Amino acid sequence: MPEGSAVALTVDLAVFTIREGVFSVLLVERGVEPFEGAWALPGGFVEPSEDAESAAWRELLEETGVDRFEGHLEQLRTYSAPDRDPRARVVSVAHVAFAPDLPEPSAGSDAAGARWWAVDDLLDGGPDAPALAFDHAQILRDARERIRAKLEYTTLAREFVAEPFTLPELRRVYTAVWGVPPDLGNFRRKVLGTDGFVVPTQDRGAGGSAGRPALLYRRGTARDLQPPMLRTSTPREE
Amino acid sequence: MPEGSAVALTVDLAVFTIREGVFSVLLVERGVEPFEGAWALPGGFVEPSEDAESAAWRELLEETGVDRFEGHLEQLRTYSAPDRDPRARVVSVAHVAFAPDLPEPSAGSDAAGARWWAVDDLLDGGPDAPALAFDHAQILRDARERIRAKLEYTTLAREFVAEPFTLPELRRVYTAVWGVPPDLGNFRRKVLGTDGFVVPTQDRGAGGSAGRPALLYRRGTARDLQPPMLRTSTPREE
DNA sequence: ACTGTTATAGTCACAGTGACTCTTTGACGA
DNA sequence: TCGTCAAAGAGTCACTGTGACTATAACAGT
Repeated sequence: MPEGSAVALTVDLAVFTIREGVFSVLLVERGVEPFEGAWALPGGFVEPSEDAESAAWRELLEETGVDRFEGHLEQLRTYSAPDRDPRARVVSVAHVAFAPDLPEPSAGSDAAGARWWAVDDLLDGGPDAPALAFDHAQILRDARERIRAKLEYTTLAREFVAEPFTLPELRRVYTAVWGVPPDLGNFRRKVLGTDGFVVPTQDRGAGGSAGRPALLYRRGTARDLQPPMLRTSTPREE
Repeated sequence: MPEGSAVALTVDLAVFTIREGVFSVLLVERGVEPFEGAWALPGGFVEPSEDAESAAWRELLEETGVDRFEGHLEQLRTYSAPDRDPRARVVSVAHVAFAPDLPEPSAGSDAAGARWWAVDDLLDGGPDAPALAFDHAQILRDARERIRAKLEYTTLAREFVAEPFTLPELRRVYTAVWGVPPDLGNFRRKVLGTDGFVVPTQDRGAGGSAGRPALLYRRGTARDLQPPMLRTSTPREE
């Protein structure tokens, strides 16, 4: 095997959740060089005995306490620019993960801190948005685009809400990720009209907030939305 | 950097073209262990100075003579199972490439031979279909699925035909990849009705075959097909 | 009981498709 | 030179699903 092709292999994770209606991503504050003190996506080295996906699940567990049976994780793409890490040749297999109700994170071993950030603030230059370490801004951008697109043609939005959930809760996922709310009536028609998107339960949600309590649903088994649910061009006021 | 995370990094390519109406992929016959004598996707090690995509372009050039300004190449996904290579830890960033009219290949340095294979025969168990080395059957399956899907919602089919081309030629791309021809009239309506899919020229094709010569077109700039062009459920006889 | 708020139901015009049929145009052979 | 064949190209029609709405029902709090 040629020496020249030896690289260090890492995984990076863009872990998303929706916190109080805001599409959020988990970042850690780096406690070691390079980029010490900068914010970055969580990640780590792939061990000899595991593949990239296993490593991603392990890191996810370590960083957030999410075990592998909740939420969703998939490979995004691999970033391999020779100079993406100033120390050495490090190739990273980026993953996208998300789950409902992720807890407030605690800093891991190499991290000085960890917290949730509003994705759109980070990427579109919000007031306190820090620059991200390495090529993580690009990874995060790609990850957001992947999720936005997948909401359109899959039932992935379900993975952002805890069971049982109401349709308004599910709708808030689209609102948070897209930045615009889908039309209320059309959204209901689409979700309820797609076999296997959601499964109704007998119960209604507790009336914590004002107004009529919504029915509760569980996740169905359908994975594709055909035809897709598109972002409305002219959103109704929310 | 932990020693345990050092891996050898390769790229593998699923290079597609359409030869005489058949959706085809390039395989090489391995001339070295492991899997000596078996057929495999072309690929090779990523050099220290290049990223995975550059390595893929380089391999593509070496294997097929296609230079980087023709055709299309994109990353598929990364395969990293610890035991995917019996010798050592080898992680492969798989790519999908395709171009019109690729030449008959010649065997590279590590290959005993190289030739085009009908993709569907290979994957769906055609009579002379060999088993593929490593996890290349899985990679090829994923690559075919990626292309089939992308034909539906992008204008990627254009990259399979040389300019200038006729609409029937373009339609044959869909026929070859999907295995079923899209309806002739609806296909024309969709392609011509999508701004920037194709650009008409003044010429008509030479009437080599019987029938009315078709108009010639060039590629437009549109990249997405919205709504997508779906595979017809009940195909008309060809 | 009233009022505000939110869920749920229904309506209607329209775009785009799927499955067709019909017409045109050129090549080739008699 | 004139038919005939084959394939390109044009047009049709019913139907599905959407986008943008309006109207009604159900609960919470005062």
